[in-house]
Amino acid sequence: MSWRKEQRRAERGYHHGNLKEALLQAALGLIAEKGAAGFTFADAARMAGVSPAAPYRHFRDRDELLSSIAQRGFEQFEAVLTNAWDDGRPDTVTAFERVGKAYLAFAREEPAFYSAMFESGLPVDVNPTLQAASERAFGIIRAAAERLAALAPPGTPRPPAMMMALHIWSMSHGVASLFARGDAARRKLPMSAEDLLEAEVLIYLRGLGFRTDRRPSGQSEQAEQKPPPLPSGPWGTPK
Amino acid sequence: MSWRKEQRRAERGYHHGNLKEALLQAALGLIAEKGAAGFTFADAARMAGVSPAAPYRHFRDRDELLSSIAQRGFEQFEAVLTNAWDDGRPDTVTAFERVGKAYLAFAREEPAFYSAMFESGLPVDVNPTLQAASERAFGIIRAAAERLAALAPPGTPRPPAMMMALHIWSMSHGVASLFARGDAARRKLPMSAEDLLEAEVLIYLRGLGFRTDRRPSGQSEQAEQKPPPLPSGPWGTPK
DNA sequence: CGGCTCATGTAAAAGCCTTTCACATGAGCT
DNA sequence: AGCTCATGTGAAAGGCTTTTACATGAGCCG
Repeated sequence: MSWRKEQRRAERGYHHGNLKEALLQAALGLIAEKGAAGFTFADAARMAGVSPAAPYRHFRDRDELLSSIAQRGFEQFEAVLTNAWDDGRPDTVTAFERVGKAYLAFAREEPAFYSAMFESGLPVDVNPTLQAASERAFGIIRAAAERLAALAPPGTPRPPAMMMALHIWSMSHGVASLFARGDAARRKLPMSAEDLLEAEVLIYLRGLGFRTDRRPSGQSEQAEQKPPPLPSGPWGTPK
Repeated sequence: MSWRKEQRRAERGYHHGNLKEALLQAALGLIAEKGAAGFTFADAARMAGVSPAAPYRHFRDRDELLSSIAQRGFEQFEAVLTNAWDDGRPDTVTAFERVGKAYLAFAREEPAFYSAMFESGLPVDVNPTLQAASERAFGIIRAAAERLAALAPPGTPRPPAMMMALHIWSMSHGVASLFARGDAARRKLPMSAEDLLEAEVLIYLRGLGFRTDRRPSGQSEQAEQKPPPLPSGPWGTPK
């Protein structure tokens, strides 16, 4: 039925048919492979089977393509974090942990997006659309922190949610940058980046007075508000 | 006396006299200004007043120059951290905090070095010299963590020093990358990157059972081992 | 001093990239 | 069928990187 049409597209007449998308995909592959710095406009064009000038019909310049990718990246990132947060189910702390893991997973599984978003040196603050997308993604972390802050143990000063969010963000970002990307991932560690981050967040939450041992499902969220637990490590028992 | 000689150098005979150093300095300036990605071998040569081919007498290629800068950067970084740590004086927690601050200060005050070290995408693990320098710098954090771990409150499982070091590193790096560099620094925050990191580390240490209020000088280090304090925030009193 | 030699520069050229501009094509609409 | 405009092409200008053959002169030696 339509294979005819698709076929013609594939055999590329004078017009490509879907060059913009093809360029984005090509760029994603190239960035994943050679990093945001190594990626080349001309390479993407070649990969899409068009002349080096063709991409300029769809992107003002190389940076705009990069921005488009970062944009999509932030959108996917937001989606991934939203999923991981799952509105705080089954319990706030568990969901919070899952968000941290999702951060790492994204860095690992979408190196091209991650690169464009955080390692390409694009001035995010200069592009309002991009900045908005970035802020929406951070918004998930912030919302999660908000919920967590609301559960702060009674009798203790309530930690500012914004601060918690920034702390969690910096931990996740730090671990991702240092231990889950590029050659840094090859650094030999005593534990996986995931476990490292999990322990870090748990210790941090304990520092805020949260009890961080998971409560059996079915128990009420109130149970999370009991007084701080006896100190016992989230890093397993020392040998 | 010697201005004559210097003058001759400046007036550039056929030979530059100190091109290698001049190139490193030029590169440092360029990287600080335009980022590691924007820096150009040719630009550095121009700035030093030599032909574009001259730098190849001193560096195999652009990457080797970048590596040299990263190398120096790690060395300075190590020195800065060593100073900040000051062998744990006047007390371990205070000194520990100072190391975190030094991390941020370095990111801010030496953007070119920081860029070359962490944002240039150089494969650190491929250059043994560079890797060694990087590990020496991290060694300072690790040594500090070691000392801190040894002071862990009795009765609690002792946290692995290596893990603590990695945690502190990731926090510092995360805050530095997100909030103390480039346009990220322009993000409007409820507090300075320094305060953010300080609070983060203090909460973390409290999560490990440390009492994090500073003890008056003169008191013995043993005092740090008292049972965990009543929860009271390192972020000031909520309004 | 006269000459040698080698490190250090230069010029030129090849190859690649970016970006622009005039021109070609053909998809979709009338 | 004919028009028109979005989308591609080719060619060219201007940079950067890296290599190669050649030039210079600083330091050393007799």
